[in-house]
Amino acid sequence: MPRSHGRRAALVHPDADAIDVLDVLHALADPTRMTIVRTLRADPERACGTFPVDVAPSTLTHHFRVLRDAGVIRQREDGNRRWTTLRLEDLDARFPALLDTIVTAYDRQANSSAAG
Amino acid sequence: MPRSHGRRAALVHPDADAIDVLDVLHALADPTRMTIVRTLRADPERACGTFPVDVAPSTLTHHFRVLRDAGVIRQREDGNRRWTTLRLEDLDARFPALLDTIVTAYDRQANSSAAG
DNA sequence: CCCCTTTTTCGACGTTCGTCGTACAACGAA
DNA sequence: TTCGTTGTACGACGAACGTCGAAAAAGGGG
Repeated sequence: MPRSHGRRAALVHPDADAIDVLDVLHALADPTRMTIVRTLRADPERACGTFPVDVAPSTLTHHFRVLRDAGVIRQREDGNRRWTTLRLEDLDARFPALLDTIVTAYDRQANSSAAG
Repeated sequence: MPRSHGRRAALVHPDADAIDVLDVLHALADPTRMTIVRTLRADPERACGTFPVDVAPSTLTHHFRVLRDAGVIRQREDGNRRWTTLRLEDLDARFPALLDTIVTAYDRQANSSAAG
């Protein structure tokens, strides 16, 4: 019995109501995943291979799964590519200002480091 | 040569300017440590043994060290006890609204779970 | 001094994490 | 169909994590 469609197992995303803040914090507590999220805040939608991170493709897949399972990103398939977006509205509805505050904090830290 | 004073190795706290937001997120991404932080928001200062967590004393020591190393709490010695406080001002100066937003998100989640 | 309380240190255990290379599956184009 | 591109699945590896029990350190009180 073949899968109905989709690349492999269907992409699973938690319901907005089921997003766990501890999972979100854990997902964001990694520099590669933080870079993914910050990139997504600038560009609304990107294909997997276009993120400015320096890890192996299989590692990137792993990070996308962590973010997806935590409810931070949504991925949709389109032919050969997989497009990724931030679940900003879902996140904001459940945890107002959370993502914004965290990413802003990270940006602030990056700027203060750069400024010496 | 005995230690000058203090229980054992002196308590080390990172400078406010050196607090890393990724370390803070990691420190907060654990239910026991989140409970510690939430307890500290209600009570300004508490002794180690008085937190409503259900882990062994040595595990609690471990969690305090993670929070201390991340710059989330400050601990001071007083005779036989070790008093713990939140580094709210330092945290807020470096990452405005971060701790408050995260803890509020956690409270919100706890309430929504309780309400079913 | 001895004992009790508070908290730490150390070593151990199983689990999870971040990383990778290899193999492979799905799609588009030639 | 064959090839190249895109991205995944799987298995492996070392490191870090959360947990604990046993032992011990430091202080207070008798």
